[in-house]
Amino acid sequence: MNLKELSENLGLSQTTVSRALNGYPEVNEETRRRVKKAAAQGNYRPNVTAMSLAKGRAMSIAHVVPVANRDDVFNPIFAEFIASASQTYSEYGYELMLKIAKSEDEESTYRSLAATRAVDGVIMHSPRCNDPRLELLKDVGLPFVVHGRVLQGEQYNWVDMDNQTAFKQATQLLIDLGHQKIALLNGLEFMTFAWLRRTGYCEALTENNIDVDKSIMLAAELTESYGYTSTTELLATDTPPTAFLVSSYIVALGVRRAISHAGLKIGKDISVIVHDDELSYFDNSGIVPQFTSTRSSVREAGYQAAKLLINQIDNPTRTLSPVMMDTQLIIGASTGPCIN
Amino acid sequence: MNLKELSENLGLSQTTVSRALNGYPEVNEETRRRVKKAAAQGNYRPNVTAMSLAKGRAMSIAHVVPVANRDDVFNPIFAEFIASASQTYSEYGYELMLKIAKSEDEESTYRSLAATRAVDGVIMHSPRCNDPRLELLKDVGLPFVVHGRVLQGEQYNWVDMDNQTAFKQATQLLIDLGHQKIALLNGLEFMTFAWLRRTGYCEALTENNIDVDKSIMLAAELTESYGYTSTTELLATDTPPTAFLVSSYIVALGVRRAISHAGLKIGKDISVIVHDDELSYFDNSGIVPQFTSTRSSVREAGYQAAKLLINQIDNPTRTLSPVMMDTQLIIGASTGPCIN
DNA sequence: CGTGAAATCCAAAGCGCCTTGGACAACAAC
DNA sequence: GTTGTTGTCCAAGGCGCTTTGGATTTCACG
Repeated sequence: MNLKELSENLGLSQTTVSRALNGYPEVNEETRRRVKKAAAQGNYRPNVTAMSLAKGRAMSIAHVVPVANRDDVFNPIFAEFIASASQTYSEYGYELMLKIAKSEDEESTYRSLAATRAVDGVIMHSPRCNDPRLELLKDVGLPFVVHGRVLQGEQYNWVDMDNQTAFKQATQLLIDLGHQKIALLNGLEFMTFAWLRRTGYCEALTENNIDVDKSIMLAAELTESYGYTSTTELLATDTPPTAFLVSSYIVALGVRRAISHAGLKIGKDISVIVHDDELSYFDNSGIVPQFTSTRSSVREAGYQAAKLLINQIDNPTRTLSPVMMDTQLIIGASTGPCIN
Repeated sequence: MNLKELSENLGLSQTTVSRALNGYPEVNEETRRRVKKAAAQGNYRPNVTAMSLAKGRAMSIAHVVPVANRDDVFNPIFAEFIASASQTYSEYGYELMLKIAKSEDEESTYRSLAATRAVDGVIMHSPRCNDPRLELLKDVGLPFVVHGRVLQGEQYNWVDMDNQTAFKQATQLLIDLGHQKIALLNGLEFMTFAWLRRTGYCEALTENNIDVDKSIMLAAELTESYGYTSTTELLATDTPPTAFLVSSYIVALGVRRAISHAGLKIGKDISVIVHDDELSYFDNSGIVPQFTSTRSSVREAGYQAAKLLINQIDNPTRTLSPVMMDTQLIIGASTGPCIN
């Protein structure tokens, strides 16, 4: 059932039927009722492709997630962010298109998305400190929002948390508890979030006259075994760290495993602070959460990013309103005074 | 730059330009070269919406993931499955549309997808034992593939692993190790995968004349805290289980935490077997993996499902070729003889 | 009763592509 | 020289919807 058939059945023009269904005023209310009824009965739904073509809007938004290769880690943080964004798009009549692009293909992916008019906007994931994609996206003229930030470059819309302050505060907390040797298990530091976290960590150390010790600052892809392996190694050194600051909950699970393996008690022998994105399947809530954490909801971020992008699309006048998510430092059971 | 402009620039008809670019034979090779060159220089890319409308194909596939409510757990297994499928679609020129639908909205989501011709096919997630969506999907006439299986109903294409055999074997392994009291931490058992796992588990027990004890068979959403809480409770009973069979790696992390908290050693005091989907950020490989596991790659499943669906779309003659993924029982460090 | 405004409705022209049904020229075969 | 055949190309008609620019009727008002 298409518009033509429906209008023929009703003895009306396509114009009138279209207007009736889309709420335009120049149609008699009685007629509108008739049309709506017939549409419902005939199970008529406009063909979205035709609608898109006519309106010049794809009604679709792409999330482009870079990966190193086909079997690369698909960051579960993104999954939750994207799931949340998806639900938001639905509420506003947009669809979410998911593109996983090998880094080498990413430029052509963006260009193609723009040139083929496949989407009305994109969300860029995994921004780097100095990211060429920023320039690229402005170049191709596609509305976009960055999940995170780029350090250099012009103005653009982004949704991010204050990574630097969060990790500075977390480090300060550990220092206040008497810890001097604090390991940092970070993500890859060409990515902005990791770079900023490192910066915050270093700032706190420096302000407290603690030497920055590169041998206990690690950076890698955020996996459980990274947490386990690196913690095990660090704990085996002559003067092991008494505290760990960890960039991801998943990594922290590995840290906890290593601590436990070493026969130590987390929160007692070794303190751990983790960044908690509030992933739905890792519950770190309660009056005394398992982990002391810097906490910021990635679902909320997904929601905010989606809304921001839709706004930008619907209202293309150069409005910049980046969103800084609030982040909390939550005391849990994984930290305690330094016992050395 | 659109087809019209490009053809005007070249002094050719749209027909010829279109044919030249799409590899049709009725165009002079010299002309084709000219056209391709001009297209490349002018950065011409056909508008996908127009193309879809003309060809009657959306070139897009939806993944519909049901959730209970907005903040429901977004199963990370699905994330990896979908990521893998997405890459496969790209290779075949399809796009992936992600739809997260509250259960109550799911029917209308499917109907809408079909009626608006938004996609050429769908992947259905989280099948239940007796699932009305199967009927629905046949009804709306959209090509589809199920990620998992439905127990009742007609023929359809699916990609699944042999949950029943896998869990039967795993249970048998534990029994062979001397365990008699084996707890099952399962997913919600109205879902087929969980039901079949339970069935396999029960089968093994029965065949070995071990009573099925419902007090140690749990079913819930697969979160870390579910693993922790239930294990802690079970271990605190008078005659605690000596082994745990666990439906998800994430739950197993909670189980491990509980065991460790109780001052016990995993693989020594308590045996654990987990189903391992080979999530990219949980490494359970190596000669002696951390966990003994039933292993099956969810990425591979995503790949297979995508290919199967594309085949079905491109070749709509009623071809059924469901895929049973192979599953291995891998011995790791989390199991050992019963010491009671 | 004439007139302008308001209320309703429609024909037709896009949106940008693909595809059908020729047209035309060049060439070979009879 | 006529008739096919082959190679190249084009005009025009969709795909299914939105939107522009009227046309027609109704009605209030002077």
